[in-house]
Amino acid sequence: MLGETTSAWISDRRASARRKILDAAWDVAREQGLAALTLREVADRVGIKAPSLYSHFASKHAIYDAMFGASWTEFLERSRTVPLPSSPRAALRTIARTFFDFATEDLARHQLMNVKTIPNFEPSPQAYAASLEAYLAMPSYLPISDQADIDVYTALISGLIAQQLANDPGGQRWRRLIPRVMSMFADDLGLPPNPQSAPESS
Amino acid sequence: MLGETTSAWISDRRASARRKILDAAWDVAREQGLAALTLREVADRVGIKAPSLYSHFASKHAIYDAMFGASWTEFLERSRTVPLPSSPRAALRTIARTFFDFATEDLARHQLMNVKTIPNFEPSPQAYAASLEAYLAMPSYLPISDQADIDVYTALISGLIAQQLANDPGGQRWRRLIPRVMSMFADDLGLPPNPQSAPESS
DNA sequence: GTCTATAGTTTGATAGAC
DNA sequence: GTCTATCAAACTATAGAC
Repeated sequence: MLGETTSAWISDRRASARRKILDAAWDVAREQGLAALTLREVADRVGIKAPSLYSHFASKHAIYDAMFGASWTEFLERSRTVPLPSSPRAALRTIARTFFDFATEDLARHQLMNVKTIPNFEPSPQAYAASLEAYLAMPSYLPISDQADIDVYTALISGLIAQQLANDPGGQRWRRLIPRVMSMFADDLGLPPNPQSAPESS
Repeated sequence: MLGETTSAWISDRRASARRKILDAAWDVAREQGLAALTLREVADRVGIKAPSLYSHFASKHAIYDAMFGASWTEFLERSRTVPLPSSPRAALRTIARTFFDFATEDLARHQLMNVKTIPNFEPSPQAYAASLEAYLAMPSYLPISDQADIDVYTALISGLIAQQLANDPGGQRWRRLIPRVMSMFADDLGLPPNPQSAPESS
């Protein structure tokens, strides 16, 4: 029994050390760009020397991999947290905003999750599984099920995100277009119009 | 007179050498990723030694800069070349396909043009001017002029592009959705429906 | 304009003491 | 698990001969 408790402590300490390293890595990636991340810089921020990182991660790519997996897991958690409006049209809007806000919050994370920025980086099967799970869970939130409809929906959202990040980072120029674009899409789907068209907040 | 001819020759040779270097740089960027480009690799492919590149470009960033400018210039040229259908709905589709095909043709080029992938790379004023010119020229092709309408349009297209590149590179899955998405947008704009709804080719 | 030689960094990663 | 020491390699860029 004592043994189990001790090893639980050890696991906690290890997990906590890993978390500190990953937090530092995120800071560097956000400040200097995802591709500019170096082990020395990360180690400096944690307060250890670069070689000590290898007690926690097998390689630099393993750090990227953990960041990739954590991003998708966090995204999945947030998706589950958001309360879904019962109106289909409102649901489209709410989910779109959830995606949008998550992506535009953090450019470095977005690049790691979605764009092939790092040469030779491929997520491990486990990390990739997290991204797949998030993708497969999506239809269950949506008032649509056709693959083509889903493809249109994801394209609409990722387009708003891409333009916001590229041309008005930190602003609201494309975020404000979400209701219009979603209403356009709802019309295309043939969803019934809203009983009362009072614009909602956020 | 002879002098002028000679200097014209020299300019030609210089321009041709620059072009060879840039072609090699594109090859490397496409094969190994934009961020993986190195001067040695470029020089090897041109058949010269790395330091000789400095006779043609002041730095590695100057090569990126020339690539950036050339991409936008090429894009602008192609935009001008495309014959515009007189029907507004067809024009929306045609221009969307032009953007889409240009972007999905070449991931490395797309990353350089649109996403901040290279740490510390900022285009020079001249190179940036080319991108600005392309952006400002766009509305003149379109049957729309409101800024919000243009923002929606660019978001629709860049979303289709982003999804195609990320989830079906080399495929047609999102390209096939262009007519549907553009029709959706045309309805939203209140454009008159097509007299005959025969689907067009390409 | 191209070369050789090399400076001057920076990088990811390993070995081995403690 | 962290350290020091160091490797081996890669990189951009410069100097100077030809």
